[in-house]
Amino acid sequence: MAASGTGDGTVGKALDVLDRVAGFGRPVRFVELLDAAPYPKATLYRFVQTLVSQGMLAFDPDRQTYAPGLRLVRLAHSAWAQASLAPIARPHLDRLSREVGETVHLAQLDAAQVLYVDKRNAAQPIEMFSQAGKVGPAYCTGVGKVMMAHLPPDRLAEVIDQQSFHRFTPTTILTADRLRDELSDIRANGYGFDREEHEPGIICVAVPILSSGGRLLGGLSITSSTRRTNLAGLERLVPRLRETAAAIAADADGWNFPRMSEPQAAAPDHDTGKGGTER
Amino acid sequence: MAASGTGDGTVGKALDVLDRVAGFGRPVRFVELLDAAPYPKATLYRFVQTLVSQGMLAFDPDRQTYAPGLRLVRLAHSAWAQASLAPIARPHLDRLSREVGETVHLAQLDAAQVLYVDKRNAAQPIEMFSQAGKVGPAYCTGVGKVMMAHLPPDRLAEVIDQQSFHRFTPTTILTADRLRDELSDIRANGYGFDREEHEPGIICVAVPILSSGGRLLGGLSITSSTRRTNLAGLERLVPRLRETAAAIAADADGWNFPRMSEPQAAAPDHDTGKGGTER
DNA sequence: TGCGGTGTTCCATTATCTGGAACTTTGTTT
DNA sequence: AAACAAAGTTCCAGATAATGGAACACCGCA
Repeated sequence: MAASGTGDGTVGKALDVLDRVAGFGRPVRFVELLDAAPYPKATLYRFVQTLVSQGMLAFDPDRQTYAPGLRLVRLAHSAWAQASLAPIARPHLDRLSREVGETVHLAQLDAAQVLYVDKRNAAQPIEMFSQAGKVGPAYCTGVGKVMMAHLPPDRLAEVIDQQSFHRFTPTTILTADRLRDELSDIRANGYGFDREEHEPGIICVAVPILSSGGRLLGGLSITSSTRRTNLAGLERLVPRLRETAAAIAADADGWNFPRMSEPQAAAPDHDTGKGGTER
Repeated sequence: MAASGTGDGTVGKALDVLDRVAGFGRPVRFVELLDAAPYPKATLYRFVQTLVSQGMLAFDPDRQTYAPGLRLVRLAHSAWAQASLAPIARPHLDRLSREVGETVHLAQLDAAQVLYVDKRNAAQPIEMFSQAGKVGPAYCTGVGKVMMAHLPPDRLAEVIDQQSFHRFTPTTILTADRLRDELSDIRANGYGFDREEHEPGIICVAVPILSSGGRLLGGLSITSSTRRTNLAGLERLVPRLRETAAAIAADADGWNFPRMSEPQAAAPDHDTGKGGTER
């Protein structure tokens, strides 16, 4: 056995099912899930029923398939706005991206994976979920390694434990020991590289975003290709990266969450407020 | 009591807690939740613990607050790509928006609320989660009413039951009966208006998006202001709206989900695949 | 030092989940 | 058209995990 440590009783199992559905990357039939999941038919059936009734899964009656439900989109909207650095970091990313003209990524750790919460593409400005919400491996990306390097020791041990090493390129780090070495280098420097470890020809520099208390908030990186530059070239951008990370951290520290303006009308309607022009 | 029908055992309650946290629209402390939720302290505590351990809630140790967790963003990414019309509708929205030059909304029903899954703003092209994932009331928006009007009778009854009417403007519909009348008009016409029912000066036309089997998939609308046009002006756009809705529905019908290219490396890593350039 | 509010743990009771098996429905084959 | 297989659904006694009252620990503050 390797990754996904479930644990937390019934709720944990239900969420595990949800993850599995999402993991398929396409709508799935009940049997497919049944084959893939370690639950007996009746049990899985009940989970799926519950999740559908809760809007966490959507059932397509035409095709008889299940897919992650729209309620997740609503909830993610909140998560994005509240628990991610994206809204705070936005202006800083804009500026950095304008200045360096390369692809910029803002990432945070989700479980043991890198979750990209925002991105600037130089060419086409912004896209959508297609990038925000995407996950990647932690052990072979710049942001991933830099974030791991600044984790408290106990959390780090857990996270390393959950990495499942896979050779993407000749330079991919393949053992926990090699990774630990690399991380202590990164800790010493305060920044890290991706030396074509995930995709050939693609390199990047990354720095951590740390709160004033030294807690890891996220990671910030500039990505380029070996055709356009090299590691030394990227290294020259480190000061600029650091400034941006520091600015983001400063804003995050001072973030004072305003209370809701309206006292919520009648029913427990969930809305982020702010008013808008949707119709 | 009014809205949120929980029901589904432990899992349902846990998700209810999640919703409540998201509903605050800002990080919350444990006591705040305790005051707002109908669970005893120990029970709520365990729920929160479980949700945090699952990554569905994020705990900020500095401020001792809870917020929706990043795992939701990852899951929503899947939901967005699989269960929403957004990826299919994107090119059609682009075209429609270019042609009419007004704000265009693509919405779907989530529980009894309108969930905006995509939007075109005429001025600034695309923004982010800030719009996708946003929810609004169903009974006083164009898309909301049009979608309700094309629901099967039993679902409609449920949805009407869950509306909690609130007077936003002088023209807001305030009773289930008035709403039912309006819906049968809409059913007869095949399109509906928002007559400044949600926000003064803001009007819109909306049409449903229906599958070939007649099942409701979503809603599509064009929004404008009374300063720029009037209902008659919007009505002239109905044919164009209908064409777009039909095109989206056609694409949705023929949607054949490709299987994943790679057979997934080692551990049950969840990734939508497709490969990218994140680092 | 003591106090009020907040956060955490304990544990016997009890409600809820579990899963094998039987049943129904759907669609495919001869 | 009948027979069969596979997918989907329901049932229920037993096992497990959730419940919540109460006691305990941990602040920061006066």
